Amino acid sequence: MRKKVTIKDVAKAVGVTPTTVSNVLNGTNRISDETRRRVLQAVEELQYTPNMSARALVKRRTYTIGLFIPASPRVLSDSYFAEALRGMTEVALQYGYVVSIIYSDGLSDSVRQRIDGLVLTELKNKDEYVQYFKRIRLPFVALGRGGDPTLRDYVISDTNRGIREAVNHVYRLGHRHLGYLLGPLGYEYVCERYRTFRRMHAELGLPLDRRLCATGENSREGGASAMRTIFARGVRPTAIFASTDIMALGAIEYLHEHGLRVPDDMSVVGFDDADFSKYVRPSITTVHHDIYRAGREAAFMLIAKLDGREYKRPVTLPVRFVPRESTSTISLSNQ
Amino acid sequence: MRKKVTIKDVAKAVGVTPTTVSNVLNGTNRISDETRRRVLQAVEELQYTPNMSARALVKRRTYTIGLFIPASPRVLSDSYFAEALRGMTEVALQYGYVVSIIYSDGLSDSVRQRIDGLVLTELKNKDEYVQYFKRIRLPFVALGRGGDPTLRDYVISDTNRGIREAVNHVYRLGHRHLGYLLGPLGYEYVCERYRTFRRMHAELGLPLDRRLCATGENSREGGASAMRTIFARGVRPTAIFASTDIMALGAIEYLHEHGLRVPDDMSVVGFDDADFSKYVRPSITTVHHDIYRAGREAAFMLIAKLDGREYKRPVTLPVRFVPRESTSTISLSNQ
DNA sequence: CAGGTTTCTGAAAGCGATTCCATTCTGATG
DNA sequence: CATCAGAATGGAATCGCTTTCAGAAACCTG
Repeated sequence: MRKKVTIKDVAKAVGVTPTTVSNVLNGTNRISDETRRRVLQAVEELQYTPNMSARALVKRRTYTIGLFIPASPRVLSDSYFAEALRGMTEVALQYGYVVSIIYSDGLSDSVRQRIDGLVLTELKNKDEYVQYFKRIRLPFVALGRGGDPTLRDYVISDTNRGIREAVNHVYRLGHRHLGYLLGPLGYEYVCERYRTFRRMHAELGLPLDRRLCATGENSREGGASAMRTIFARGVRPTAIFASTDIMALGAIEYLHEHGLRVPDDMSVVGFDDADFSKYVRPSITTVHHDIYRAGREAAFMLIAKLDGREYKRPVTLPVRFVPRESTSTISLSNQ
Repeated sequence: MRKKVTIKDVAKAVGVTPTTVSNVLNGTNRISDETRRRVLQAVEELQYTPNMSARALVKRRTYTIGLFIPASPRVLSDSYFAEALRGMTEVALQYGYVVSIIYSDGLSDSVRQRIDGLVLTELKNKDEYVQYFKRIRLPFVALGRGGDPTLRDYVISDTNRGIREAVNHVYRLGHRHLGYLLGPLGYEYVCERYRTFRRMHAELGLPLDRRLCATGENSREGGASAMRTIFARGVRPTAIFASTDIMALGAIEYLHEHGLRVPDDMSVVGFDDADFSKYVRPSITTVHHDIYRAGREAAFMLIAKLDGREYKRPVTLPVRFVPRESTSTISLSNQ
C-alpha cells in the first residue's frame, strides 16, 4: 500500500509549511494568489485528501450528522426513512459531512463523540428524546413538529393545505359524514393532521360527529381496529380519513371483509402517499409529501446551524393531493 | 458546557498515567487487579468516554463502516435497504462501530478517510465498484454474490432452496408450462435465480421453453413489458416466475389489463417478499428472505475482517417459501 | 527615507488518545 | 547476596492537522 500523503508532503512539494497549505485549504488566512495556485496544484497532483480524524480531533467536530430513529417497533415506514436518508446524504456530502443512523436502542452518551448533530423524526408531543438531546447539548433539527412548542428548527409538510384539499375533495363528491381514524395520540403529526381535519369542518360549517372518530395503532391492524370501533358504535360515515396510508389500507381491508366496497359503499382517504398506495386495489386517495426534499432541507438546516451560518426556519414544504380510486361520488344508498 | 473529560482527567483522579488508563481500557498490557478496579471506577464516576477522533487518529481507523448503495435509480427496494441497514447498525454498535451510507454518486477517494470498510449490495456479474474498492484497498463484504467469482466474503440467501420449493409448488398444482420474467441480466442475483429455475426443470425432467422467458427492467413497467414480450411471441405459460416481487406485480397488472385473471388464468410467483406483496390483491406468492438478518451477518463478517478475527464465509441464510393468492391449481381451460 | 501599515508565511503548541520501550519493584534462584 | 526474570507502571513520541502569534517583507505616506 503506497504511503498515505499528508499535509506535510504537499507542503514539501510546494516548498512551504503545512501552515500555509492548511490556510489555503481552509481559507483562514490570506495567501498570495501565486502560492495558492501552487498549493492547489500540488494537492491535485499528489491526490491529497485531508485526514478526517486529525481534522476532527483539533476542530472538535466529527463532520458526521445522524438520522435518529426512535423506537424499534417502527412506526416510520421504510420508504419514509430511506427517502429522508437519501436527501440528507446528498446535501451532507456537499458540505463535507457524512450521515449515519442512530437508533434509539443504541443511544448512549458516547453518541456525542460520534456525531455533531441529529435530525430527529417522529416526535411526540412531549418528546423524551428532545429533552435528552437538549440536556447533553447535542444540536438537532426535526423532521416534523413536536417535542416542545418552542422548537423552531424543523421542516414540515404543509399538512394544512393537504388535508384542506382532501376534505374539499370528498365534500365536493357529496360526502357530509366524515370519519377519522387516528394513530397514536402521542405523536404530534397525528394530532396536527386531526386538528386540521376539525378546522376544515368548522370552515365548511359541517358538524363533526365525534362518534365517527376513533384511535388505533399506526398499522393495518390499527386501521382495521379503529374502523371496527366506529362500527361498534352503530354509526357509519360515508367517507373516512386516516392518519396514514397504512391505516387507510387496514380500514379498506376491514371493510372488504365485512362486505363493504371501497369506494362504492365508503370512500377512504389516507395520508403520506406510501409506495403501496398506488399498487393496491383500490389505489388509495392520499396526500403526497416529499420526504426526500424534507431530508435535504433538514440536513441543510442542521449543517447551517453547526457551521454557524444563517438559515430560515421553520421550513414548510408543499404537498400534493392525489385523488385515486378509493374515493368517489357518494352513492344514493348512502345518503 | 462542562469541560469534556479526557483520559488525563481519569488518570489524575486515580493517580496513574494516561498510559495505564489506556492499558486497562484496551487490555493491552497487564495491569494489577487493584489498579484496574480503581481506573474502572473513576471512568464510571467521571463518565469518561474516549474521544473517538483521537483514537481514530492514532489507530488509523475510523470505526465506521458503510453500506454502499450503487446507482441512483434505485433497483433496491426501500425495505431491503432499510432492513439491511437496521441489521448492520445493531451489530456494528456491539463492536463500537457506527454505520453510514455511501451512495455511488458521492463516491470519491476521500471515502477512504471516512470509513474502514463497506458492505456492498446489488452486485453485477462483473462489478466496476468491486474493482474500484479492491484497487483502493478498501475492505468489503457483499450482500449477495457477484463481482468476481473469487470473492468469498459474502452473505447470501438460499436462493436454491427457495426457488426449488416454489417450482415444486406450482408443479404440484399441475403447472407444466412455466415462464420466467428476468430482471436486468447484468445483476448476479438475476442470473442466479434464473439458473436455479432452469436447474429445477432439469431435475423434474420438465422441458424449458425459452420462448416463455423474457427480460425487463426491475420495476412494475419492466414486469409488464417482459410479460408483453412473451405474449407477443404467441405463447402463453400457465404459471410465470419473476425475478422480483415488483416485476411480478407489474406482470399481474398487465394480465389484469388484458382480461386475464390471476391466479385463475395464470399463476404468478415473485421473489423477495416485498412488503406490498401481502397487501396487494391477489397477494403474491413469493420467497421470503431475511434481509435484516443478512445485514447483521454482513456487518459481523466485515467487522471481524477489520478487527482481524476469524469468521466463516460465505454465509448462507435460510429462506421461506410463502404461498399466497397469486398461485393456484391449474384450471381446465388452461391445460 | 524613517516609521507605520499591510500582506504573507512560518514556528510551535496543542487536540486526546495509543504504543514502544524503559524503569522500578518484587521475589525467586543458585 | 548478587543476579535475574517477570510484573506493573510511566515517559515520551506520535498520529495529521489547525491555529495563534510573531516576524519578515513589501508597500505607503508625509
